[in-house]
Amino acid sequence: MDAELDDLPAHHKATDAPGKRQLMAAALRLSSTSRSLSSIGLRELAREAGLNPNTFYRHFRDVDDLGMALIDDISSQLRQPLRDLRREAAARAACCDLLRQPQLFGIDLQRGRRVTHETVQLFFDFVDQHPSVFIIGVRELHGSSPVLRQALVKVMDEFAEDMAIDLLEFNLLPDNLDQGKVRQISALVSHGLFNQALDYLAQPERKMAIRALAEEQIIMQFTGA
Amino acid sequence: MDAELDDLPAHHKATDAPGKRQLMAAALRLSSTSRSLSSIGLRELAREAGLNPNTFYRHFRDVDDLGMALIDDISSQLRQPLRDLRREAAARAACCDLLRQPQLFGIDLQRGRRVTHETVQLFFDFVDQHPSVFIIGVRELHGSSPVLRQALVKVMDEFAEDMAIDLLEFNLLPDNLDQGKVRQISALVSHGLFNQALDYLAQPERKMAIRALAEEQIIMQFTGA
DNA sequence: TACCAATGTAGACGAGTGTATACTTGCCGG
DNA sequence: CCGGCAAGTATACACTCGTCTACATTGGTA
Repeated sequence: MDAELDDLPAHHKATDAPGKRQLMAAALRLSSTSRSLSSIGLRELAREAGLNPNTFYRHFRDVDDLGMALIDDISSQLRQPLRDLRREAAARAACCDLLRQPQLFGIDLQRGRRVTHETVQLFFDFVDQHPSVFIIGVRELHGSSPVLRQALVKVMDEFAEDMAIDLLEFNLLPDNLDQGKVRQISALVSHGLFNQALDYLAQPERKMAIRALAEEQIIMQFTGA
Repeated sequence: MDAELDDLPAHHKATDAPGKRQLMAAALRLSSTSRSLSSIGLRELAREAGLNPNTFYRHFRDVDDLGMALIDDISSQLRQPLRDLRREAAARAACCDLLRQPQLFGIDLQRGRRVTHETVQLFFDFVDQHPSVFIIGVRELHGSSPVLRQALVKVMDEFAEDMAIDLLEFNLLPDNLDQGKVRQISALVSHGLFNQALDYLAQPERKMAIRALAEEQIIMQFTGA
């Protein structure tokens, strides 16, 4: 299959049939405003998508199958972009202080603070641009379908692993930390970020406050109380 | 209503009708093994409880109403017992080192470590004894019903507040921490504990590992990396 | 041209659902 | 003893659901 027209604006793979895309979009729409994925029926889904109920069967075996497709989609939407953003932020912060380095504890604390600030801002900008993706993601991460749960745990682990690699590469942590610890704290930080994304979307009037709080918490997780 | 026979073995209030208790128990049973509360129907519930579908209406307005009743129940099951356990653990750890105090950073680090160890052990013992309560609690905390979500957030905040008060009272933290910080870190720790309770129940073969990991994470959250 | 696979549609079946109305049963105060 | 009230039951209606079988429309390809 010579894939020559991948330049579509949508988030979905070009190879997908229009009906499949419509169904996935409808699932996102429905589950972000009301219920969990597993509680949405085929018919309701098809109705929202403006399609015949049976069209669902052409593309998915059951609701979990659609969920997996959605998660794959979500993952490819989030992982690389977020990573690019973070690396960009880290590089930007790195170039500015090649000379003056307070080095309080054997590590540049000021630089870490700036990197987390930029990362957090970019992350929540991203959340603002993909609200339903985060809503459904966090929901199903603690949801009732073991299949989706496991898949989302994997996604988050990848996210944390990317973060750990970047942390090591950019020397943002003291050297006496073994790789396991770094991975562990990365998982903690990313868990916290994703959970706060839910509050962030649920209370738009506190957006700025939540951003600041998230930043503070991350720094606290690194430096301790 | 002279309540003279509160010595019933169940977790439910003595004033509740048997049908009401059966329905709540059935909801716990159903939602812990499969779906989220909101996806359980009245009839399914009544069937599980061995009751007529319409009996539901005698006691609850809708499923959210039952959810609230369940949460009240859960809260009273968890809050005071957990608090008592923690205070007991703290007191036990305190009495043993009134004399020798390393006082590494202006605070007794060894004592904090012991208290968290005991607390974590007691917490997971508690999880083992009330599995479905934690499953449904964490599920609905990130679930789709705003009412239940909010109620559970309040429960967890109370839990975190209790913890913060105890932390201050037992002088387990340095004095230069304002009360806001203490509350914040308590919220972080309790969130982490509850989330790990889910993994703990989902993977019985890793129980010991998860206990150790939780302990490690809490200490890390206090001392930093 | 004729085939074929992929996609989407139409209608129908039985089972399950929420809810309304009406009925039975046990209990407690007067 | 009786009347009322709470708890639980029985039946029924309209609706949605998942799934099945059959049919229509495409676009490419032999």
